[in-house]
Amino acid sequence: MDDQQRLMQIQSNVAAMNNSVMGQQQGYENMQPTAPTDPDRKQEIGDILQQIMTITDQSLDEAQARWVSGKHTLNCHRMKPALFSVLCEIKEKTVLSIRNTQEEEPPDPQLMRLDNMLIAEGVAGPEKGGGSSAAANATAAASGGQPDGAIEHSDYRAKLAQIRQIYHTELEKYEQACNEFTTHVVNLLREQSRTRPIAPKEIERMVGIIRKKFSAIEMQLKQSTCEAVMILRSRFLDARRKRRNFSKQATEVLNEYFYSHLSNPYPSEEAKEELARKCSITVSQISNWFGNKRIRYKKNIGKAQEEANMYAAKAARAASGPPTPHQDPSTPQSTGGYGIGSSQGGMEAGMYMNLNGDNYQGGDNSVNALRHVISQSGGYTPDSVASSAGMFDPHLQQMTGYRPVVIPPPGTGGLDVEEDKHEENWAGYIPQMNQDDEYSDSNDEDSPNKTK
DNA sequence: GAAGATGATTTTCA
DNA sequence: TGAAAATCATCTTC
Repeated sequence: MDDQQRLMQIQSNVAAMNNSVMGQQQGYENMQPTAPTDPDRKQEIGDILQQIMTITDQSLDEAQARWVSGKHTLNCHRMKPALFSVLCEIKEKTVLSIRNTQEEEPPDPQLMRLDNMLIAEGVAGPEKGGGSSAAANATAAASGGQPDGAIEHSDYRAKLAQIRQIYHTELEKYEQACNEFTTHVVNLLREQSRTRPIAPKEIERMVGIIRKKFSAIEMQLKQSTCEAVMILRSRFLDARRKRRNFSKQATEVLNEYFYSHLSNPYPSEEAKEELARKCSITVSQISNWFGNKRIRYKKNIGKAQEEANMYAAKAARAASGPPTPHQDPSTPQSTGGYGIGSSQGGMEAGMYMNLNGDNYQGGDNSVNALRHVISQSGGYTPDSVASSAGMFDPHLQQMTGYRPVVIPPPGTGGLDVEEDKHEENWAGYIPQMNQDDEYSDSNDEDSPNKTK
């Protein structure tokens, strides 16, 4: 469609509109000093339209320049009130559809999720110790409450703080831009309301649209921030998996406890704490270690027996006094450090002392002590874990007065160790001595040392 | 680099 | 909820 045709179409539309305007114009007639005749009016409208067409062909800058200069002329034009009235009428009709679209939308669940996550991670919301509380929580969870892995911790905190800062800077920028743009648009609309009917509701709606657009951008920012936090978190948690073996000393301490409590290797919370303190590891690591140890002990009882012998021998050596030149100086001298003063451990630690003090006179030689323990245990026969630790020798009992842990057959009740819910479960794996055989030799083949 | 050891995590169960 | 069992992932040793 060329300009000429467009012009003709507009003219015919305006002519039709004009007829309706004429009816309303009666009210304005007093404002018009002279009512122009029909041909004159048509000519005038034609001129206006011609001007409009010219404007449409202009660049924005040109149009604006003309607009500024011509605004006053337009406002003072005698046709303005009539045209304004028509526009008001049209507006009235269209505003209905606007109202329909102005329904309040419920908050976006996705946005709520993101907000909640950012608050939980300490990125959004009030600053909780520099956004480090989440980091602290994560670290505490990772380390079982011990402040180990401090490097990772501070790294995590630093990175999280960085994310938080970027997030807030960007958010501030977006909010500022949003406010500036909204103000600009509102001013523009108010300005335009002088030449076309703009209801306050419409301005509100426009503001709403702008805010919605900006909140979509904000959502992207929140999403990116969440992703960054998740990546940081996963890296941090992955690093947690990088384990380190416990120190030799810690392993010694744990093994000593385990084999000296073989009848019930379930340390109480207090004992765990004590062990944790001694080994410089966490309570949960202690729990892990004992869980693994029990399982692996059951699975490989043969090796466990050797280990039990070894620790029994060590205990014997330690109890027999300071190392002689023949003794291995590297061997730790600790025995049942936890037990002394505690119910089970004290008894069993005492047992080692009795074993050496009473039954092994002059036995300050480690090799002899070891031989003695092994001989007491009846060697490394697979069925004699009890003896392997030198713990259940009836002759020893007689001589020392020490009464070893006796696990009665299920149902007979009574244990020397603290009764607990594990005894039945573990009983099948611990060195057992039938009470009828109390004074029989530990390497007696009838000895019902039960292994799985 | 393979194999075994070992600490941590996950799943299952009582 | 804690422990057993299975499994994973890393470390250590050869």
